[in-house]
Amino acid sequence: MRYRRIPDETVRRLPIYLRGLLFPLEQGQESISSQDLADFVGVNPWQIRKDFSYFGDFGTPGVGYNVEKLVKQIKKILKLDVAHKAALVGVGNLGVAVLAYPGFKIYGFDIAAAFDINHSKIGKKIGNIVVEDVSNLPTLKKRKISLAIMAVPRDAAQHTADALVKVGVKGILNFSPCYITVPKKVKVMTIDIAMDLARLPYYMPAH
Amino acid sequence: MRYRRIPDETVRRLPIYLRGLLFPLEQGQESISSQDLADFVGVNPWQIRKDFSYFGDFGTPGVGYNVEKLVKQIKKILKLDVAHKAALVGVGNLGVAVLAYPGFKIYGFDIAAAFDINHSKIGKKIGNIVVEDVSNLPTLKKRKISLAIMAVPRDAAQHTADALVKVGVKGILNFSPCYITVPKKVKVMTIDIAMDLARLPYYMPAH
DNA sequence: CTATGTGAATTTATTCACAGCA
DNA sequence: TGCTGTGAATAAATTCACATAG
Repeated sequence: MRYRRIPDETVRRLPIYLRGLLFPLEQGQESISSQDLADFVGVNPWQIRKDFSYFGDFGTPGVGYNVEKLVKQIKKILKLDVAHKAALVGVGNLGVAVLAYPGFKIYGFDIAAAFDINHSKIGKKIGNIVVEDVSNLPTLKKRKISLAIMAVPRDAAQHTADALVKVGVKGILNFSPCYITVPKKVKVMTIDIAMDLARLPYYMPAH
Repeated sequence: MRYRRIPDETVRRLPIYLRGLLFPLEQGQESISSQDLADFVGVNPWQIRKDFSYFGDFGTPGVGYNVEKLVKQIKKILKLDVAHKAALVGVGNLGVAVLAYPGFKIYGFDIAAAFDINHSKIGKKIGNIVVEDVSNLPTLKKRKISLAIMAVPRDAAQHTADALVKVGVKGILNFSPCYITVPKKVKVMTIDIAMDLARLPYYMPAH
């Protein structure tokens, strides 16, 4: 193996592999071949081998990859080997769904706080989280929360992001359907659930 | 202009442009330059010009692109110039959020039906949609609905997809965090909201 | 004999730089 | 002069093909 920068596209696939490896891991399966993993996650075997080649020799020719080592290494690269606390801003329909979503745990995320501007929601308990007033955002610094999930209306997105940046948040998962501007030191990932739907008709065969 | 296949990456950006153009369109703005659009949507101006060059001459040198024509053309390419009815399967937290989400409309989508397997939900009205039993899925064919949004638990994803394919669905937006197998004639787009969060720590600077 | 790891070849996408039009 | 449109140059990602290790 030789050191190389990990391509962004490989980084994008790493969580897919991680997700796919969890079942074999739980089953106590020791190793998995690129072909078997490929069938499981929907990525070509040679793509998988290339991706893994960027960060180490895990494979045993004739056998496959050690599942446990692989999971550990992928987590390490994605910096998921430590737990992350995240804050949710915006407890509307989507926010509630985010709070209830079980899928964050496997990556080591814990939604530790929720904020809203609406007084009728503040103080309410959802799951085991009490909704706080957005004016409490500055407490995030003390609470060592540097990750935020934004599920606010579009009009509120930019100034909510500004507020988050101000209190030291370094990463934002943005569910608002708009582009937001942040300093370079802050990373934003935007999920616009309608945008992926918007591409479906293009790829659908004529009926 | 010269005909060329539109690259997938360009197709991926088209909904971004569409989203960004809606405001100028509503404002009655006649034209927009690649630079101004760039500032608005977060894509380089030369990337925008290149993207647009794949499907026609809209620009007027010295002025910019005619907003209305551009919107029309992008919609046409994405096959969004006709309205699309979609069915929702799985009315849990995420499903409810999808039903309430206002962002589908701008692309011409209308969620016209909702299904669940849980008897406590069937018959309930959410917004203006009455939740139906999944055993009603076969009615989709008659109702001319060929698009589905799946928000079911992971364990139910594959067989729900199978059922959708069987009743003639041609496109699926899958919110379940897993890979699902469908015939080639069916297009699946998967959104795993946790997966994007999983990449954030990698891109965040060390605190 | 099976499955990895990786250079090389190919394909795809981005960026540049500037000719040419309004 | 301002901004588009696009070939050419560069960069990035995917796919192939096979040497090599267990």
